Amino acid sequence: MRRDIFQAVADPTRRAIMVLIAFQAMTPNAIAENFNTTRQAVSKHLRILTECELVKQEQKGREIYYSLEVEKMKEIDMWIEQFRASWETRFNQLDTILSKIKKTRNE
Amino acid sequence: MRRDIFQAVADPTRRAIMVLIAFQAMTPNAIAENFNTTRQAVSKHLRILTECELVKQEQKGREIYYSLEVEKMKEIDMWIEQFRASWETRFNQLDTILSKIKKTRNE
DNA sequence: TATACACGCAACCAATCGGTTTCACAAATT
DNA sequence: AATTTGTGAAACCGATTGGTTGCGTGTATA
Repeated sequence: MRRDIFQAVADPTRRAIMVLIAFQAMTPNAIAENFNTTRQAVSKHLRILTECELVKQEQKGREIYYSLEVEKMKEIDMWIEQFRASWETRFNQLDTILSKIKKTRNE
Repeated sequence: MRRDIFQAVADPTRRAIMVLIAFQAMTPNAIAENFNTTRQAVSKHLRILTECELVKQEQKGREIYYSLEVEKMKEIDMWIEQFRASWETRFNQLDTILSKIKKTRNE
């Protein structure tokens, strides 16, 4: 029972669900209509997403509305953050190299 | 044989390897010394990372140096990007609510 | 009250995963 | 030339995964 955000996001169906409920809460049945799987399969995905707090539930009568907990996504963003500086630096280095080449050509 | 960036990043050992070789290229043996697994296990992780182009190899004699392909990380960043606007908006909404509460208290 | 609906949960299943062990091969060292 | 070293690849194994089917429960509707 691994409840890790990265593991949760690894599945393409779960990513699609996340996008789907990002801007409007939806019931499991409504979500399932968008995929070629059963409601139970979607329900399982929702359970995983709920357990790692990427999704929140809201009961309304006999229906349960699921919506994305966008804040939680920051945790992924934070992990990538440590590399962002690196790839921006690389760009700068490339710029430096390119301008040096240009300079050499013009000499 | 699923070669998906998100699936590659899902494994904690692979994430650790990525951090390890982000700033300096390393051989499989050297990488393996940092974990409680065999070189072969690390080698398997490196294969997966290589296949989805998160890592590049450089042969030097009988040694192979692996290093992170930081540029590829942007693909994950791009997926998160679609939610970033949303969570920033939420913050703004929260700010608005908080300042309203503050205002009410002061009245 | 009986029926239909929305849902979660448990049992089961084939496929995949992360790991180990064993092997083969090429490059360095003796 | 023989040995050691660094490596990838294949065979195998138990655990996990994503999926299905069948069930029980609570809420709406007839």
